[in-house]
Amino acid sequence: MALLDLLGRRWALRILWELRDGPVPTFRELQQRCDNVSSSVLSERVRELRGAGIVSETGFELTDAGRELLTVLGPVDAWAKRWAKRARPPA
Amino acid sequence: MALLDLLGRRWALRILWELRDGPVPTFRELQQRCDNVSSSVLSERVRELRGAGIVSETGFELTDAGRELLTVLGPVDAWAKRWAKRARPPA
DNA sequence: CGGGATCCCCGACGATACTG
DNA sequence: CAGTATCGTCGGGGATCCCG
Repeated sequence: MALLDLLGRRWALRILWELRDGPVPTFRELQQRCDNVSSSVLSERVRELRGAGIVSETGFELTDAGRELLTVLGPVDAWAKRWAKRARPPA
Repeated sequence: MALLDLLGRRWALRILWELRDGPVPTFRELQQRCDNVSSSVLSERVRELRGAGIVSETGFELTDAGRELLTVLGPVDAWAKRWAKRARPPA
């Protein structure tokens, strides 16, 4: 699955997360929100997400597809949280 | 998200996929189905999936949680397929 | 048959410096 | 400010051998 190839990469989901509530004004701002990730990596990741049609070509915001993705990912996230609680403490 | 840490790893999803229709009899068999992945990697991945409660502790089959995961992943997969068609040919 | 122990390699990531 | 170029590292993945 190529999608995981993308989302599995470092900071990819974080970027999605940071853009979830609307556009982020500047590159540097996004960089700061992402724990000051290296500009090289951030730039590369954003480029990939743009290529995938998930992030807008101009500016730093999600496309419709990006928001859709967030939606389908919701249940997975929810499941992951429940899963974490029962699977993590396998004393 | 730790879940992606797991599923993003190589062969993890493939293993889920290969177990989707029921147990696979032997380690070697699963290995063959997974493109003859190295035993070291397969062993490690299965161990991780077991630790996550996704694969049964004994034998090579999904747990209830594993099947649940497959379920929530369904919509994501569906979305990914649609996404692939419109995003891939960005001629 | 299941899977641990080793060794090797490559690519992702990160830091830094730099340009328009 | 946005983004690229370069370089070093670190770890995951793969191949292979081998044991219980």
